[in-house]
Amino acid sequence: MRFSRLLVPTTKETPNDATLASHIYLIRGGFIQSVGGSGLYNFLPLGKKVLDKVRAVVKDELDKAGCQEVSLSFVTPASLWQESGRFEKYGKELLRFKDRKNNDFILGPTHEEMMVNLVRQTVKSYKQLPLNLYQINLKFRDEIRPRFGLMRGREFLMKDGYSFHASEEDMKREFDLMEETYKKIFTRLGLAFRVVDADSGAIGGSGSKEFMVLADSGEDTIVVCDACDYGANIEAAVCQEKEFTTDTKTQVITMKALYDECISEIVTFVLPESEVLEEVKACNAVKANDLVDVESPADADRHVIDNTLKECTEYVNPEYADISAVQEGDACIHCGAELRYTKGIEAGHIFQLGTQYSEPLGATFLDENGKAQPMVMGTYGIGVSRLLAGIIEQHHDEKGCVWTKESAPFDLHILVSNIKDEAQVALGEKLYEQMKAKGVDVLLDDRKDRFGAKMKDYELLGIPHAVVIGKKLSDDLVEFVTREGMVKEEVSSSAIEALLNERF
RNA sequence: CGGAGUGUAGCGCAGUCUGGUAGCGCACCUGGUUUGGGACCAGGGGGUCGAAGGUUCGAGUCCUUUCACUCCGACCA
Repeated sequence: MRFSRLLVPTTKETPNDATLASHIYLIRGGFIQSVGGSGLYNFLPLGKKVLDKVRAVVKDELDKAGCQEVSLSFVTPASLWQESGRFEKYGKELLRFKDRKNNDFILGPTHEEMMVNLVRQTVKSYKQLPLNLYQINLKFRDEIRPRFGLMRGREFLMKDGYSFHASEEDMKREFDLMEETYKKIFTRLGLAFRVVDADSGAIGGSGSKEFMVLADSGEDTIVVCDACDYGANIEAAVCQEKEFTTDTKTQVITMKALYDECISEIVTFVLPESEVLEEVKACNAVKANDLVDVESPADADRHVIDNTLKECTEYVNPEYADISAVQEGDACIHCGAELRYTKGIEAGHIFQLGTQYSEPLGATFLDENGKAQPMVMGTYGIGVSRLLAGIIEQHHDEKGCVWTKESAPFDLHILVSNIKDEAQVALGEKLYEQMKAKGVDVLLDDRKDRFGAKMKDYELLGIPHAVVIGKKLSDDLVEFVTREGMVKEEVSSSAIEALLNERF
């Protein structure tokens, strides 16, 4: 591709709402364009190329693991969601609308219902199981507050996979296979990540794990052990039991628990004064949809006491649960070493769903005895567009993007310094044609601009390697540049061909 | 939804207090010079000032209503 023909609107100025490196550089580098704010983005040619490359890695590894790609209708009849009970339950993030015949529809925020519907219509026998189907398609979640560019858009590209099994054991086998497959994907993309235990949230199910791209800008706090591989989202983290006595000072936190159909109750949570209430755990302990602060003091309907206070008996009908957050320095549940906090970007999440969707939606198969059984399911997601942001969060410097090999928009960038210098142009064109012939995806900067402007754009775009053909060509020298660290090697014009042939 | 703020050219902003011909930087177009670190000179195009209503001889500016977006909390790949 010739730079002069490529639509890459790079800018010097940072958009005023961008604070994260990934947001700033993806906009400034002309990869994406905001659509009237509000978490919607257009992918320009370069952004689309990166997205496709990331997507290709995801697809390649999944296909190798035996998964099959499908594409489900993005507009979904509400009736399916009414069947599963999520039409009412999902909340305002679900975009609902009507068609001309006044039928209800939604834009899919996740596709359990759709995939179960597909499978229940086509799979009838245990002989057809197991099955792992996925798609890499748009999702829409009407987020309360979209922000951080691609990190939390309302419309985003997600890989969502669903597996169907005749038994719990087989589903667990697939779950482990997906964990390994996801590790391969994240590794190929050049990401530093950690697999952590997680809360299952709105999707439901048990035994879920999150794939956290490690970055200080991450929105999730994760608890990790440096001595072993234990890691967990703070929402689900556990540690070795701490000793408290009846003398322990306690704190009482009163909250309102919200349930379906506008039902609520007042709950008091009691935990040692030294501990911190973990709201997700607390919410799970009372099986509520949400916990909110109470405006005025009220008598509690229930009392939930932290497990560490089993001795405490001053309440009637106490319920015990783990409701305190693991703190830094607590002992690892596996090895006893000190735990610490770090920040992560949730880029993947895998769930053991069981029969949570197959039962209400009637997805059954006939077993060896001809008896109908609900399919046992797993579900597996990767935020593909979020991965782009994750890659840049981990791979950038003060000058711009530093794409990893498998995510880069081009393999090689050839920069001709002065387009009026015939010798420079001739060498640039020659190398460009040679590399293209080899199947290398190469970008030739053939623009009329000055050297500085072209170099700034190279640094901003962050293609892994560049050949800079400049005024030293009169001494038969060109530069081979490695974007990471901006390492420059001077080589002769004949040696550059050998070098490129060796590298690509 | 709670709190704070902003809407003026593609982007970033000034002008609003104190009403009087719509401005600056970047980007864009034309011509020329320049070509190793985001060049320079000259000329040029681009706006229903978020929307609606009101006050006024006159509204970007004052009043009312409304919409959108951004930032801080709960949700999520």
